[in-house]
Amino acid sequence: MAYSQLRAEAERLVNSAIERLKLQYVRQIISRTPSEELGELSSNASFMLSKALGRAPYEIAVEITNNMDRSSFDLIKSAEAHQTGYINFRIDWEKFLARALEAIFSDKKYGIPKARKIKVIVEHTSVNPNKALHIGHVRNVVIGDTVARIMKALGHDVQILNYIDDTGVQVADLVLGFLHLGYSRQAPAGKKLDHYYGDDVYVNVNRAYEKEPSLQEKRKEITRQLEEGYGEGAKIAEEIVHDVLVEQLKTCWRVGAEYDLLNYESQILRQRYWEEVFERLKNAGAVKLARGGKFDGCWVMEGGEEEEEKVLVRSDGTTVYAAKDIPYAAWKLGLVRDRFAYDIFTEQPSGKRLWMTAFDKGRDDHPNFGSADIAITVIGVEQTRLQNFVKKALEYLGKGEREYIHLAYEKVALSKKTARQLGIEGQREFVQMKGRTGIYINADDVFDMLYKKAKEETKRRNSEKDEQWVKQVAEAIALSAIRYEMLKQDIKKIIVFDMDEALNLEGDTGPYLMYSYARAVSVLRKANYTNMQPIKQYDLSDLDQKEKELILCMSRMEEELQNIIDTLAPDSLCRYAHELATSFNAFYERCPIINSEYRERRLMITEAFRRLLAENLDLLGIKAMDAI
RNA sequence: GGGCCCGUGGCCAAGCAUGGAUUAAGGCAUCAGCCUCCGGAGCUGAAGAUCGUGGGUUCAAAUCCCACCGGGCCCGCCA
Repeated sequence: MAYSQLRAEAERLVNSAIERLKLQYVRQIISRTPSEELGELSSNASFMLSKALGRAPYEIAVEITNNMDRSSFDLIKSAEAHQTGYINFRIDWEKFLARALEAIFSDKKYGIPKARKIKVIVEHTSVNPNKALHIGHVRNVVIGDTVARIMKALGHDVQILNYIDDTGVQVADLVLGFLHLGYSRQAPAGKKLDHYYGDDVYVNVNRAYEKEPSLQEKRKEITRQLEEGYGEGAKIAEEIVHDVLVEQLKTCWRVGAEYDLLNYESQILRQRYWEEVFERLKNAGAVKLARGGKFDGCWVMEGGEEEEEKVLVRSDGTTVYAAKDIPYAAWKLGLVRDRFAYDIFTEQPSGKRLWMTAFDKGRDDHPNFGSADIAITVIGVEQTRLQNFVKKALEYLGKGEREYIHLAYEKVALSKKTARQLGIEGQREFVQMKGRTGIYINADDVFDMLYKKAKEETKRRNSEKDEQWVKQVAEAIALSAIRYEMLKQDIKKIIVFDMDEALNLEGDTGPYLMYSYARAVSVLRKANYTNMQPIKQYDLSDLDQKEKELILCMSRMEEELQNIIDTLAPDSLCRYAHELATSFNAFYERCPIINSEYRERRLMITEAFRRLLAENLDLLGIKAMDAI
């Protein structure tokens, strides 16, 4: 809050001077200066005016600065024109510090922007229920979970969905393996069921297709059974989907994600949502029956300017993959009436119930699912074109661009080195993961290795602590490492995953944040810091540069979060949390806290930092532990 | 062929929306320092950059425009 006040004040000072000088209004940007000698904030207004007036920026800056109403300075102490043309402002630090700390301590949710409450659906994970999550899936889970956490912090009503494609060919492949190729349904001792199904059965069934193409026919028949819900195939599928989900969820929980609802594709089909939506699309003129040409007999949707039309219903009457997404999206936004029955799938570690769309009557005491104001779906960037078709179809039904958000993320690939360690030789700089061919690294394995490393480190540093404590801490550290690693990079860029780098717990990592938090807690504990007095009673003079930087950084939280919400860019959240921690560590190194004449003030700053970092860690899904 | 995205030190990467202060953040790796003092998963410093290439716009370009090069993805009556 305090930071936006600062900016607003600087902006106002410049604008009123411009008005007084009868110059034209310009859109200025208030930004931070590159170094403290220049002050803290600067305006580029004179550059903007320079072009219009045909005069040197410096001249204009001087004029503006001379015409400021100095009596209205509040948080700003001084303004001066710099040779380059910038107008630089210095902060009245005592005032600003008092104001900033008051804001932090008076607000339990400091830095969280205020928002009108809406209902938000976030769909993520949605891994085919025939295998274990690999490290690429974790990127999806963590992005989705973090977005959901941010939405919850804003006070929105958030429902987290995991879409279960239980009728697709991937499940059919497993069914075929069990029915026709003699694979056992039991995992070998010591192997997680989802690993066994994915690593062994699924991969080998796909190899078998190459040797025996006739199996394809069998797969087709099984797929039909799954879609229509009959026969032995459907029965086995229901069981294996359940069993795999149980295992997949353990992995998701381990990285800190929980859900509200598992939404089965089979139920969407059986509730005949598509039929309803299809009728409405026909009536709206969105789809038409193609006559002649290569799409003869298909129902197609117009593609737009340079886009080819898209088949939604094949000439044999079956729907394509993309068409299955439309009714689901329509349901999310309340464009079709909710007809699902719901049942409880399980209870999650936090105690929260996990619901599923039920195969039978279900129960009545379920929450109202669907009908959200906004639906955010975390899906790979490669599906952008299809998602745009979904969006387009929704527009015909009354919603679209603004309500249906495809949060597109790039893949996780394996580094050359890590691929080689797995026995995969690639010519390229990185190797794409592929479930079908067995080229991937399982999330559980990565987590286990991180856990092992974290446990060794924790043990070494805390020899007096018991095993139980060490395990708990190591688990939290592994979680922080994996989440931060998956979040810190631009969502649009491929992450080249390297096992050795991932195992590094130093530098720009999750454990660094946890360490900084524990350090602050430790200082406060050692100082016996309990409660603060009114801020007026503190000595706020002689601030060290590092104190100033930390305070300024803390005061920026709301602005940073607003930007993160507007852009749905979790990497910015990592960067801000990291900057907070870095500022604190710099302050810690330079300024004695406990044995200082400014002890009380510095403890208060430390406590403010602790609170803010805790909030940020919470958004990131990282556990703030008092000691690690 | 058409469309979208990416290209910044040895490696990873921020900045690009809204062009300016510069010496282009930060991390990994390398080298040199820092625990009589609050947690060394830390801090300080050194070294390391034609911001893919070439044009253009501008007083000013990593940032805007155009072309090209390299990499990835999408363009199925597959899912």
